[in-house]
Amino acid sequence: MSETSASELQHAALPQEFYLQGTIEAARRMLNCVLMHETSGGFVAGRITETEAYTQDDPASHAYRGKTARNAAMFGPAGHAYVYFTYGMHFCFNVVTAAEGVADAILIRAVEPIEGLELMSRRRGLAEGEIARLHSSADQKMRERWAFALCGGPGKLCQAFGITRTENGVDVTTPGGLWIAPPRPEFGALQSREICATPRIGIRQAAETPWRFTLKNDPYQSRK
DNA sequence: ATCTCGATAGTCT
DNA sequence: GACTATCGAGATC
Repeated sequence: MSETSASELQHAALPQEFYLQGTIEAARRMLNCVLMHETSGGFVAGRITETEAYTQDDPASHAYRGKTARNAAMFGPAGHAYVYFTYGMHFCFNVVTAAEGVADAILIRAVEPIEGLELMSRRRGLAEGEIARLHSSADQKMRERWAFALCGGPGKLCQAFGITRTENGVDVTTPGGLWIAPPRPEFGALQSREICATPRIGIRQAAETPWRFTLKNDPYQSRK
């Protein structure tokens, strides 16, 4: 497991301006940034490996048909969370982009777990024996399987990170609570990788628009 | 490896 | 009443 301490990771957060550079560009540059959540239960962190962009004029966006109680956070300021509940059991985490009143957002679909894997495992409902077995394994393939089970999808990572309705609308540009930090050198092996743009997952409208972003050959994705 | 389907509840037509 | 920015189990190839 990583030897990086929580305090080393907690020094910085992407500023609001990051989320105002343009939704597509921000979605690309959010790859390799670090998502963190500090709660009374503990600290978890993960390197962002898969994002999807949604713009207000995009038929696939929740905001396409205008503002409602559900999507109101998308119309708020950039750098705040938009968390929605779907399929009767899953939460999905987005970061709002563009100026207040413009409802663009970026969905975080997968991360590579970095810190707090035991806490993530408990939140995901893994058995204690399974956690111990995975933790003791030095095998890279086993680590990738574990990562997929914890954070290999938007619903899974929300559960692993303890992100629910409570986080809807919160500011993610300030260290502490829920926030996102710039890429870290210790995870730099992947930072210069080529970015892949592919169709977004699980939508009907605008299904061909290639606004899902991943890093070439990065194994930590929601799908191969 | 790829598929089909059920779970489950909030949201919108 | 239909649909969903999902997940996991079970069937099938």
